[in-house]
Amino acid sequence: MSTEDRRKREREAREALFIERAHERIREDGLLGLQMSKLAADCEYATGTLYQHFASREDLLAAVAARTTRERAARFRAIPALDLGTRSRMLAIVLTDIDFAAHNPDYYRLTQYLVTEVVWANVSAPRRAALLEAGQPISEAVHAVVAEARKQGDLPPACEISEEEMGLGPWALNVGMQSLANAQGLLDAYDIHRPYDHLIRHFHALMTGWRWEPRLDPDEPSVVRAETERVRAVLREAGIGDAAADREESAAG
Amino acid sequence: MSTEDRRKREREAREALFIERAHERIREDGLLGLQMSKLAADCEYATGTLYQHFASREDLLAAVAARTTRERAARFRAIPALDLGTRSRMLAIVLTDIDFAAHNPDYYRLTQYLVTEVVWANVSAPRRAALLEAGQPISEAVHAVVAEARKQGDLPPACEISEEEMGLGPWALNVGMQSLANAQGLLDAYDIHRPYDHLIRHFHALMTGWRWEPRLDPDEPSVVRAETERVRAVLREAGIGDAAADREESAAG
DNA sequence: CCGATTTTTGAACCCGATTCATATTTCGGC
DNA sequence: GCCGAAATATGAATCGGGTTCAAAAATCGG
Repeated sequence: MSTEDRRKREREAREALFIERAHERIREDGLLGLQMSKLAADCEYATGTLYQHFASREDLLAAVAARTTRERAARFRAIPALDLGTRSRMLAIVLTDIDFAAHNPDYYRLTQYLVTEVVWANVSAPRRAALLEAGQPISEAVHAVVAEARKQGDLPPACEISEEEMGLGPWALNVGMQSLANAQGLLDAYDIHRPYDHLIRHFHALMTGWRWEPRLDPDEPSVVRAETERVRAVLREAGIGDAAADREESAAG
Repeated sequence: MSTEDRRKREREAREALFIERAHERIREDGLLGLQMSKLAADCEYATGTLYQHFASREDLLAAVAARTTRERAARFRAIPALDLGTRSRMLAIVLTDIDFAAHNPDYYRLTQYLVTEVVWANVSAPRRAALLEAGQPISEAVHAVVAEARKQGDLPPACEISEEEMGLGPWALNVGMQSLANAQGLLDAYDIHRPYDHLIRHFHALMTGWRWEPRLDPDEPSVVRAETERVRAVLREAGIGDAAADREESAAG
């Protein structure tokens, strides 16, 4: 039945419209600037229609986050195949995430808000699943890089730790630093600046601690900086990261 | 003027009562279970009176968080003086935090919710300052341990990184792992269990990466476990951590 | 004890998420 | 093309809880 198909397509298009506009609103006016009735009016639909797509405001937020997570995750897909040593590829993953966060400050705040139990409790099960699934490619990229590092002998062979558990370290370091960096006034109070530079150094310490070859000392700033630049160049070359994102944006706009 | 003194004391006692009851409410019914008018009624005051102490609901939450942060921070005070190597003292800090988080699951969720920009924006400046100040002793403990490690030669000498910046690594690792561990269903989706065991291993990797002596390989589970137990025993002995907290609790109750 | 000042009170207000009775559109059968 | 049934869209009304503020009560200095 073709009619049914069209209906479904239209419904999806409408949902995409809602999500897109909601994201704009959040970008422009912050999370508080997003009001259900206003959003519906913006899209020229009634409030009730919005609720046929999203069980609640939080559900809508989760949908926005899932969409952006998919964009974010897409950036990681090509990293395992990059022409770099395994350790540098791991760094590439961290740098890609830093760049994404820097360009999408609202995304980070949104996910942080979402996983708050108060908010998460009002997200419908399918949306939760969708959000988790959206991040899958990232985990796969990490898994692939760790697995290859083991195969190539860059990492000591299996030591009761799975690929995912190995990736958990940089992941937590990343998330934690983003958290601290985003907490208004927190790091300033401790006279810490440029948190992402420190993230990179601590990342190298972590990798070196796991004996991931070739080792690189976190306390040689010039070496760290050179490696960062080298990997960033490869990322740019591969069309991953800022440049690529900007290009897409202007193409879409 | 003695009357004035009494007034001030009474006012502080009332504020403490509000904060205490609010905390109970949050513990029992979650953040959503806290309603301003209900809380006021619980304490046998009018709603308006509550607002003479707290500018908003968020402000009250910040006050609750500050109070608990003071409790938490107190646990770290004695750590720099513990009879342990500097690296083990650093581990003691991490373990103390893990234990605190395990015993106060609502505290972690609360702070995570608080630093969300939406929420943080509604916290009054004095409360923000108070919350930041409450955490100061933790940073001081870290600073002290790092400084002594340098002095004793357990850590390579100054390498353009301050004590605070050095402590930022484990701090971010901690915060990030707590974040991930608290996100309902997230780690399960990646088949990762016992996140705090991994936190400890990655912590050792991080320290070893910074060449903090005596080095300890993160991939020798039995060594890691033995060290954890050794440090936990010293903490217990010093009355820091779970045992101490439980004792205080039963004494107070 | 009195009027002025401060503090407390809690019902009313406000705002925005959510609902649901009603209106509209779509659809299959004639 | 037309009709009634089913699905869908509408947006005004509802609801809930944070916040306010005019009135009442308590405190104070004289």
